[in-house]
Amino acid sequence: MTMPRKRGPTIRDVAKAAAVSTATVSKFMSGSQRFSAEVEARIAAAVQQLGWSLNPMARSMATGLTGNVGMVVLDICNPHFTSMVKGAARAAKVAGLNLIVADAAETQAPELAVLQALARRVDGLIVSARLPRPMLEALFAAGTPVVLYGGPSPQPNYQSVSCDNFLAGRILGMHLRERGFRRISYIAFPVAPWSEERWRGLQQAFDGVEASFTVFHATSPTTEEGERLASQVLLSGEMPEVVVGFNDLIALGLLAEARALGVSVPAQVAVAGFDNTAYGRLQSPSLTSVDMLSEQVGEQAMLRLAGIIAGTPVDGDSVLRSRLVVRESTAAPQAMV
Amino acid sequence: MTMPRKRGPTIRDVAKAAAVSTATVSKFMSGSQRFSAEVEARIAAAVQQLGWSLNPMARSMATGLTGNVGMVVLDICNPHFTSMVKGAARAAKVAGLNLIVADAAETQAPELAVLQALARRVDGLIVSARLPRPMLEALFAAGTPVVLYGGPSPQPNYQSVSCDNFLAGRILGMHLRERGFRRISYIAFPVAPWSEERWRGLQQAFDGVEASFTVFHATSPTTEEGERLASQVLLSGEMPEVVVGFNDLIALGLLAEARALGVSVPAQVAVAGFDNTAYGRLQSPSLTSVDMLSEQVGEQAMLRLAGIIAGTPVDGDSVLRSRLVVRESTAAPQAMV
DNA sequence: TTGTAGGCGTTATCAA
DNA sequence: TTGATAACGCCTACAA
Repeated sequence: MTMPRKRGPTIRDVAKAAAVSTATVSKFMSGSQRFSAEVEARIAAAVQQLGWSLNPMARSMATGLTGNVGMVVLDICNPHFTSMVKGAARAAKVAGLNLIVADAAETQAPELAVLQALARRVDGLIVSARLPRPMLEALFAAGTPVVLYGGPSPQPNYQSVSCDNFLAGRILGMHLRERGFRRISYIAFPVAPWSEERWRGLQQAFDGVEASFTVFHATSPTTEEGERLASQVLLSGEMPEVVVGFNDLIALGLLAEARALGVSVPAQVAVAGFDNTAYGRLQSPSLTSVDMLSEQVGEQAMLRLAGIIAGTPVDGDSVLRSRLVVRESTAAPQAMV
Repeated sequence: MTMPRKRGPTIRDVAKAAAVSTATVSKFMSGSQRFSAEVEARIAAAVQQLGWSLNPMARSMATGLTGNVGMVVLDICNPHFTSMVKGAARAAKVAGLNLIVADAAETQAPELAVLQALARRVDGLIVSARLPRPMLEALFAAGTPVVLYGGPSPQPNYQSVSCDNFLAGRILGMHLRERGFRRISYIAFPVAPWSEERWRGLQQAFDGVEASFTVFHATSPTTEEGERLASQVLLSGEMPEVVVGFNDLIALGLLAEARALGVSVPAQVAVAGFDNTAYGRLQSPSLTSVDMLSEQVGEQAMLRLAGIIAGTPVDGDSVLRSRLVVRESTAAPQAMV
């Protein structure tokens, strides 16, 4: 039933109308060669009159280049990813590349076929390091330039850009330690390796002092999940002095539900997260968070990708240094005040 | 300097390896025809061995169909748009279409050329009704199937999906009127026609009662702008009884800055917004908002687009009915309590 | 059941 | 300064 699109005028139509060859039109359009004023005028007129514009797909077929780069995000509703996209978009623009975004959320277990199809429509791809191994390998086999985000490359084939997760956990841990917190709960995201990294860093910060840790497991990186876990985290057993969510969304959900449960933050329990999303700052209490430099990660990734595409790759992985943003949600615990 | 991508094996290589013709391979791959078991096995083996996969661009050139649809959003960091994308992605998947998202934010004044290039890489487009007129016309001239979101089509050419903005303003207005608010300030977004619609609806709800209105103008639809305007809105002249932001981001910024200014919400001033974004619910006080059904708008738009592409268009515009979500930020004003 | 050959709209090479 | 023409990789009548 699907009707093919109406096909517009082609370069041949323009050439005929301007009484020149297609080669001339092509060269004129790309600016790669100048012609006599008269010829140029004729071409311009023909283009104008026919309302012709270059077919980028045909062009890509001939040149092997598309001018597009793709970025596949795990969930477009997560501010962390939209910030990354923002950074990547800026860098893409500078590089004269066109960014197209694909959301992998709806297409659970992003099918290999979809990814491959995307891969062949772009000059390069920015994808999560968390992507299933076989997919990364398929991309590599196809020769697609790829830059990974969110963690080191599981294989040495690819470049990656990420924000130091261990360090992030550690600086948050140091802050909490200084403030006198000793009974810590962490909400982890088992499917993401970086969650574990953050957790390790967090614990390491308490080396040498007596501290107790409890871990809870989230099934999705959303505010809803934070809300869902809140009662379990706050009310089962002894209340922790501080709860750290593996990201801000979890922490925001926790904050809201704590309020609903009548648990006061930070008076009774402190809360912190990662990503430093815009909404954490606006909360009351405002949310302490480790800035994972989402936007810069996106920007760096695109920079590297553009480098690969241009044949001037920068090598080695780049690991950004996260930055702690202390706000109200981690004021010193009651006992210390 | 830019190196063309390494070119992989082609259908001809596969045909040769399997000792069949390219036509046979093509038909086998598309499943449009069956062959003898032996031939099929040979093809499958060849495909496997060469690691060949169809080149979607070449296929598109031949068929005139891409299987992709594009959606251009005004700012990917705005939850309203990400929700729309989510809805659209779901519908696209059902329709067997592939959604690619383009962010128009970085590319200020989305250049015509960029849009045209995108248009020719997809089977259809979902774009904002706020897009400059010449662009819409260019798309129309090119015969691109298009569905508009966010408002009625400025010309009768296109279908559109939106959420009734006048109604949205009105139901919020009715709510505020019932609660006894009479001194209303509205933060408008002059560049968007729907902001004006909401404002008209809001005012109309107060027909017949004495009420005073003040309008402020925002330059961007962000929380930062809400924060920036807060002191002006709250502290210049007599404080309004309620401030309505043209969207939730503005309202969230306002909420945060009111707190910073020591203005208590809703005790001293009520606040409301539009879009019912996820973060409004989590605030304290939680934000009253009109749900503009972002996700459904995206879904409907995609449904319609898929219809057009499939040659079974649904006609007429679709206008969804917004829904009021009353929360803490619009508790009755002091005077009434 | 399988193959041949022309076309999709450009670019690029080589001649003129 | 300009033009013919062969790719680019696939699809699809039409033939065999």
